[in-house]
Amino acid sequence: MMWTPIGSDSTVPIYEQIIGQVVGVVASGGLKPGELLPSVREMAGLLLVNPNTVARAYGELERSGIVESRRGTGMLITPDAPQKSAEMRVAILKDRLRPLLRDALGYGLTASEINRLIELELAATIVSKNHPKSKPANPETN
Amino acid sequence: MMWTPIGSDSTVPIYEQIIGQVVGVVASGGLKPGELLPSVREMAGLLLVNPNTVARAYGELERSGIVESRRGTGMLITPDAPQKSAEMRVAILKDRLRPLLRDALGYGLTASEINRLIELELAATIVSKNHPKSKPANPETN
DNA sequence: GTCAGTGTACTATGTAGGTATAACACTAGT
DNA sequence: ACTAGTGTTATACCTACATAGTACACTGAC
Repeated sequence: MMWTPIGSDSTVPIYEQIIGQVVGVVASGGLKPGELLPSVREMAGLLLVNPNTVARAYGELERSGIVESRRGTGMLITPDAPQKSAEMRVAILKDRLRPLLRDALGYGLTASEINRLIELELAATIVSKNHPKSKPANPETN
Repeated sequence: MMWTPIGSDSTVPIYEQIIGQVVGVVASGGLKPGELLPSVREMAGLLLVNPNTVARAYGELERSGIVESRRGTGMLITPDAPQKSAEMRVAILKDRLRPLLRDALGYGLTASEINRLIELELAATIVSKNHPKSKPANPETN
């Protein structure tokens, strides 16, 4: 329930999506310092992804100081992981947001139009999260 | 001035970025029906990109009915290109927005936090567009 | 007719991301 | 000691994307 399978509607590399999920869970208190991340193979099963891809994500999380590798035991959440994760979480979003907003402006849309579009889509995303059965007014995007 | 070179800070394929630029220019009236798109080779020079990549983008634009191929002449903007482009423009943005917003919610952020973050980043993007020389408060994102 | 400039097509090469599979080094529990 | 479960590393293979270079078919202007 804590981890959501990797979808295919994102151009973001899978290993980066995994990093994002871990950072998100840690930042929001779902995992606390001293606890262990799901093992590489277990996480691969949960996310329906190859273990190598998970290993790569874990490796980068270690280089970021979010997690510490314990051979034979698992990946340990570091003491300052919550703080670093909270920072990283907004950094990741900003990095993904920047090209999108630049393009949106390049399309000739005004800032208020862009904001309105985003708020609508955000609302739609929230309701579709609460009612996974029926998709909200989005008949055709093609 | 109408076309901006392809940057490298986007995970979106170059040919899709080109499609986006054309759609944006047409939707905002920068090019009208009956006019010609820059030639494959010329556009490649403007965007600092390989002609093959431009050709692929043009091909998909033709399949979308935005443009019509005239062998030996160029790519002609179709009569209903403005309408189709306007629709496509928001469809593209929505498709890129959806996974981002879903992830943002998954990170444990509230809708208002997300909206605030986006408005800040949007404002920053606008000023950096008007003052390309000095970058706004964004010393390090890594 | 010629020629420059169109779109189009093909082959080859390189890189990044992902999968599949296997092996290795280590730790904890029994 | 044994064993199961850790992280780690390595190889091979595949696909999408992008580049480089070349060639072909067509159009318009001269």
